[in-house]
Amino acid sequence: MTQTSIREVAARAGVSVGTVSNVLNRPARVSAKMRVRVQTAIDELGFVRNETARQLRVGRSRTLGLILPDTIDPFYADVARGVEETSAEAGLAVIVCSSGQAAEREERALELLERQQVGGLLITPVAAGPERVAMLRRSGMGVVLVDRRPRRPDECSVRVDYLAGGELAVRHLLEQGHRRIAYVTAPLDAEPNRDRHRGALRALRAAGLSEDVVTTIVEPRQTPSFGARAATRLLSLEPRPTAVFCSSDLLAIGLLNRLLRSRVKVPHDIAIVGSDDIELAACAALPLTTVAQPRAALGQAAAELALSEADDTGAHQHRHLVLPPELVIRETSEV
Amino acid sequence: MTQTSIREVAARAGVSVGTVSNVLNRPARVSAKMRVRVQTAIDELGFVRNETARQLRVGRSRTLGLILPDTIDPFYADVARGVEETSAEAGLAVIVCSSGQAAEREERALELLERQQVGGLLITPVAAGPERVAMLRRSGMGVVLVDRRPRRPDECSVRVDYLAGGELAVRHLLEQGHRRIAYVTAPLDAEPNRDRHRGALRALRAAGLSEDVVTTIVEPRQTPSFGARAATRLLSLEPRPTAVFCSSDLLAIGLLNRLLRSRVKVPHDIAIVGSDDIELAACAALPLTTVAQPRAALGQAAAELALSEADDTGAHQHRHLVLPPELVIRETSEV
DNA sequence: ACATGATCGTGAATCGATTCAAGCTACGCT
DNA sequence: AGCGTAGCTTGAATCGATTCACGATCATGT
Repeated sequence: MTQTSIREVAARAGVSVGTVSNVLNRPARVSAKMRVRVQTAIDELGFVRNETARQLRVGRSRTLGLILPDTIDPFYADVARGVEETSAEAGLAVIVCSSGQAAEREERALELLERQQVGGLLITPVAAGPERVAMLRRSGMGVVLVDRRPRRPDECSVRVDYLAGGELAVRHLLEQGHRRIAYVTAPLDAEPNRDRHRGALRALRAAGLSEDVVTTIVEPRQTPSFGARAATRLLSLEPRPTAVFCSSDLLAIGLLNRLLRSRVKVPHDIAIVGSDDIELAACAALPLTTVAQPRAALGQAAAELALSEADDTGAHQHRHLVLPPELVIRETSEV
Repeated sequence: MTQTSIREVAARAGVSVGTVSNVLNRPARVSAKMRVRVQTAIDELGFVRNETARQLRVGRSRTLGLILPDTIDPFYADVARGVEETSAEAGLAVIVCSSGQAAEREERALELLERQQVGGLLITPVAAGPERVAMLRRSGMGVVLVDRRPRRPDECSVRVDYLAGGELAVRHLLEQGHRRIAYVTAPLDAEPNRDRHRGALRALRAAGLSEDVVTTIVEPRQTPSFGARAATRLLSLEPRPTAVFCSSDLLAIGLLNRLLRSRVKVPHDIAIVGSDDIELAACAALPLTTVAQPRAALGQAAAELALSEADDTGAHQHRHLVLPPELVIRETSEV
């Protein structure tokens, strides 16, 4: 209720409000004497700057909006953590929203963030088209696409080279001699899953093999339960694949556990490669071979881009970052 | 840049700004004719209310602050999701901060939220004492302790009855005939871990057994890797326990996997009970018996309490919610 | 026809920080 | 001493929505 204002600080220090504001925002403009006098008053009163008023005046808020499909998936949780930590260091607040893959929830989140006048928006869009995003940018916020490729040259973006990821995984399996490979994935309308598939095909081409080598099994979501379901579907395939590449570690772990329970020998009967390298991968029932994604770096880079786009007084060059994945070979893929 | 303001809407509709504001906030106060006229103008201009200005005027923001120790742990991720979904329905923004168990980061987050003038604060405190919290409340924000018991009667709180949880788990193990039980936990300075321990002892007393039955193994954090480490410590114990109760499923799963790799028969040689019932528990290498926590409900209830505390114009009665856990018996505990 | 209310709409004041043109000092130089 | 200037400080205007005392309008009853 009783928020001490800059005015009270000014009174206490015997200076004008303008000077207090200068101490806060451009200390160089103020003489050393004033600076300590004001600082003392601030400390004595326990003054905390009202960010709301500042935002109203400068028209842009020291806040980032983050819209992710899902915050339970450890992949996105890590991205969020990267964003949050980078922002916290810069003293920025992060408003986190999850769209749950639903267009309507996504739109609601966008409106919320628009009302809140966030300075930057980090989004993994599910339905929001480039026009919608451009609208937001026009209203003053920097926009960065996260984990999706840009749809227009003026959209900033940070993503992982999933194409390379898919290629890495499948090449590795081919090198182990596998010639019947299943690709277990969440729906292919999500770009990363499509890219991994294309990467897989590229690996086949490079090896001079037919596309038939890879069979795609689509599950609705990337959870261990659906991984388990994929395992039973896999086992009913004729002829049965000898290797599986999963679009997420959570899928891979669910699948691995179900296979083990069905007395399938991993990796002897069926080899597995996951994606993401979540912490659990290393200490799964069998340490999981996986394509590591630099996901904290993804969040961090996204936050930095948004910050630069917001800070810049005009001349901001849009950038597209593509981070490389890395194959981590453990025990589910090498006999 | 070009934010349409209420003033432009007023001009377009040929009414005063006061009327537009009334349409937005107390439609009942305005005649039907005005209401549609204003609404039309709003739609035509694509007006989005500037929440910042509103906040400045009313002194309280339509925003909740959430400070959790960690957003990677699926337990807290689910709590956060509960908070976020409940808030989104009410049109509130949620600023998420993680303290990473560090006093300094927690304090930084508190100051951030104070500057942002959030209307409510949901916090699982690591170092912030009741006085600090009372300070914040005095400055106008509703405060709800999450997953911690209140330290003063005027703090709202929502938590799980971990005492009952510990008791449930250990009673179950005792009923299975176990007489040497290990409690694998993150440090006991976290209240839930201490409570589970006390619950375990209560189960022993109820069965007329000595406290020696339970040996406590403390690991620094609740991750599968530390679960694996706990497994090796467990195996070196003499005499070796025949059952383990873990303070988190992540610990339990790491432990389970390591035991299986060491050719220990679970549950025959060692039984395991986890805590939380994360999704992975059901499809672990062996479906995990665990004490389910109503964690989304926790987040939901916390958000609702904070909302009510913020909404209320004075008369708000502080409430303490205690949610019951539930034992989910799967395959790691029954032969 | 007039008084009495009730119902609506108006617009100026307000929230707190920022900004910038203008004013003030003090110092150096001639 | 006089003048110019660099360096500080000041305070009023401003951002956009809300609020509330006041004024306008209209219906009803006598």
